[in-house]
Amino acid sequence: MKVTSKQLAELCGVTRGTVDRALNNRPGISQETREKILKVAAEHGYRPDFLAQSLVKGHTKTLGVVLFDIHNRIFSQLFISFEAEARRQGYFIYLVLSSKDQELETEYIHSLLDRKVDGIALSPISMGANFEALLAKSRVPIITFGNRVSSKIPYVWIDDKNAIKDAVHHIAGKGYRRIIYVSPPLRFKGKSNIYVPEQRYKGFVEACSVMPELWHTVVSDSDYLASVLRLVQQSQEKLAILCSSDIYALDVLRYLESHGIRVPEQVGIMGCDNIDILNYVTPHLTTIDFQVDEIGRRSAAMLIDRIKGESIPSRTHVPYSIIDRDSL
Amino acid sequence: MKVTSKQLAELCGVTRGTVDRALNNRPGISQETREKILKVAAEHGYRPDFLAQSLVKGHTKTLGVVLFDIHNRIFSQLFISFEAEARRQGYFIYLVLSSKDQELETEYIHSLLDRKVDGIALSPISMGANFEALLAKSRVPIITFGNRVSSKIPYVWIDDKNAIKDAVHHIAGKGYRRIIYVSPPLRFKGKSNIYVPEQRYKGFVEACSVMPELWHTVVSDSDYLASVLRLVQQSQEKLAILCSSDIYALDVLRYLESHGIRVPEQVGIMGCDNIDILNYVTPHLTTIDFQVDEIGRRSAAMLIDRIKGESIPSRTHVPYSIIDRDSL
DNA sequence: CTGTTAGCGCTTTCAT
DNA sequence: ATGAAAGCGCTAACAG
Repeated sequence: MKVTSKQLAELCGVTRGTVDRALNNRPGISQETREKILKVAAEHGYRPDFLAQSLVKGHTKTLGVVLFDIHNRIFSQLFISFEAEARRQGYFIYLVLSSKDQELETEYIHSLLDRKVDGIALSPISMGANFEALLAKSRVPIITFGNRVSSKIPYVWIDDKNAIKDAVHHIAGKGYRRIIYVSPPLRFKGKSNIYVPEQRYKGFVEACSVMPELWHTVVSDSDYLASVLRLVQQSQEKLAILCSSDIYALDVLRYLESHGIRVPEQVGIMGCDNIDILNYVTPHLTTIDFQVDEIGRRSAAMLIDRIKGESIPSRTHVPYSIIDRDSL
Repeated sequence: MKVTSKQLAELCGVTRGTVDRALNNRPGISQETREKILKVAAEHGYRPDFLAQSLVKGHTKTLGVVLFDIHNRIFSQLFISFEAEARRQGYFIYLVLSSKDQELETEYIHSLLDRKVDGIALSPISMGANFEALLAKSRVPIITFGNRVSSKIPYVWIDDKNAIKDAVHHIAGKGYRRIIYVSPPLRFKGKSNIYVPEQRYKGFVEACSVMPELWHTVVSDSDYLASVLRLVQQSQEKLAILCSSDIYALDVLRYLESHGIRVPEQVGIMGCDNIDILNYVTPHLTTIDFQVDEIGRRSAAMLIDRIKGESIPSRTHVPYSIIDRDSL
């Protein structure tokens, strides 16, 4: 079945150059021979060899996507819209999962480069000078989301700091005067890329700093569930618990409820991300929604624009909004 | 930075053949020249061009994965283990999403073939003679999961029919004498590939056929929530609702509860798939768990075995088990 | 041991 | 309008 352009040439009694002109309808060929070649090609189900084409053309119409986490629904949702946009523009995607392993991430990036991808979209777990150097010398356009690397590498996400700030104000606006912020450990700072959790943390701290009447504390140890419970039990006044992500919020929610504490009657909880499983959880969690589809679509579109030689902004913020539901 | 083997040859004053021998440490070269070439290669950060290699070797170390649905957690979980196994064996993956669009599915398969993937793993939404012919003439190994195409195409999944049979017996064993089965519409039979829902449905029917004392009915209309509610309200006796998937079960659960019906006090619900979000839902849903990681891992492993020329079974069933929790 | 040659399948420039 | 030839970067068969 598989027939090459060379064979087509023989079949038609012409040369491969002519076949090429017909196939990619380029000038310099008579209507007659063109039609004949096209006909023979169709009869034999000719399909060009993509590898050979790529080798000579110097591009592969392929994007590499490196994700550190796909268990997190955010990233699978993001991938769906990314893939759709890429396909619309004729690109295929190598999807690789770094699983938060920095060595693996680096290895994957090298392999993608070996495979001559036209661009890379990346939720990085690495950071620092070495990593930046690796990306810089890669010579292909790169875009990031879910963690920022540096101002040199375009980044598409939400404004996490302001989102959390808004959340704090939202909570204060509800009358709460005591607030706990639950965050992943930040001690990996400098070792691993934790840009997003850091920004969110900063947002919390900054918001609180302008509201001295608001008592606040941060929980980020590995045994955070027990810590939160203790704080809740010891508090004289009703607490609000703001979590840096819905996953944390859900875990806290479950844990507190299993210890007989009712939400939102005895304590308020708020998450961030608006992951789709919230629909199935009661009480409905108050959270921050951001258009993750939009992040996927735009990062694909911008990466491709960059590949085409256009320049793209170093930072793109997608809108977010607070979804006020029943847990606060 | 990018240096080719030809350039290395010049730099070392040898020919590309020799460079090749050094790089792929093959016999027929002196230790001395080998070391020299390797050293120069390292200094210049030489990396072989994967496209060129693929073109000449005739394989790409790439697998195509076609998924019709990645919103369903099952498939993202499956992908994670598939990708891990593939990577372990040096394969990269093109991930494409058909979104249950048959034309798109076909187009994607063609493109993957053009790109010379070594094998394809597929959760098919198409079926029938034309589709089988397409797969047959593709000339690359194919494996399926999440819907079966035919006995010619290896299939890795659970034994859905027996799983649902077991579920029915489990429910009967709990003392229920009335049971509703909630299924997606089966009217697309013949048009679209609905192998799995069909098998599950058959399992339900077969199980009930040997238990005449068990009153049963099937709900599969588009307004199934209202239908289920009506049945529940009209029933004199406590009903069990068996759903063909956890997603349905969750929707039914929410809907009934929003209409003041308590689970499991007034009605029992059971799902299937054990998707990970069940951890966050109360009451804890009784369901059927199957090792989806194992499906991912084994389908990758088997596909690669097949690529290597080994023969693989036409059907592989992965274990399942009933998870008895609080909703029944 | 090393060099030479041919070729994977396609595109592209330069003649004719 | 068509043919001839070179080349993308690598591998492989055959000489020497």
